[in-house]
This record gives sequence, structure tokens and C-alpha cells, in this order.
Amino acid sequence: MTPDEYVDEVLALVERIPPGRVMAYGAIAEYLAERSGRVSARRIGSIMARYGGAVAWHRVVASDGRLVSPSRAEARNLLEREGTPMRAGGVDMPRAAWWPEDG
DNA sequence: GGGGTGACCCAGT
DNA sequence: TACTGGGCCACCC
Repeated sequence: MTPDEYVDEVLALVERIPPGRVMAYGAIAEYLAERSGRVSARRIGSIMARYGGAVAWHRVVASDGRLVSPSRAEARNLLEREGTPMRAGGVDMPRAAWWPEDG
């Protein structure tokens, strides 16, 4: 799998996250590791920083629900508009966390 | 080759 | 809650 294809895999997965749900960087890394091998949460963050603008970047959050994007204010708006379960400091992960096999 | 950096994560204090 | 240290790995000097 080439680096370009790998980036496509990440973006494609982010696109699959339904409105009102989110995925953590670490969860994305863990899921993709099953098919492509080496992957780290750190690398997902790096890819989102470079190519995230093309997808639903606001549906990707830190593992504890914090919004770590440079534009977290906008992310919060979009998430609330989608009906994402929120709590002080970010997303309510137990209720909002999504995994591909969920749907 | 060597060293700093980052949209991360976990465990310990 | 806040801060620290260690691990992680692609990228860029």
C-alpha cells in the first residue's frame, strides 16, 4: 500500500463517520492497523492536519472527547448542529464514539 | 545521519 | 483538574 493510498484510506474512513457520531484519532489508527499494519494515532493527526480540510474533520476528536483541531470553535458548532452528544470540554465519548461495524 | 516537532495516547503524581 | 514522562512515527531542516 502506497502512502497516497494510505491517506485515502484514512479520509475514506472519516467520511464514513455518520453525523452526530465521532471517532478518536487512536480509534482510527487501531481500525486501519487491522488492514494496513503500521499505524499510530500520531500519524492520523498529522494526516488530518494536512488533508483534513477535504472531509468531516470535526468528527475526529481526541480519545477523551476533547476538540484538538486548530478551529475547535467551529468544530463545536458543527457537532452541536448535528446533534452530537456534548459535555463540558468536548464530546460525550461513551455516547458519541462510533466504530465502522456499528453501522 | 542527527535532532526538533506535531490536530495523539496512556499512566503516574 | 493540571502537569510530567515515555512511547509513537512521518516530516522537515
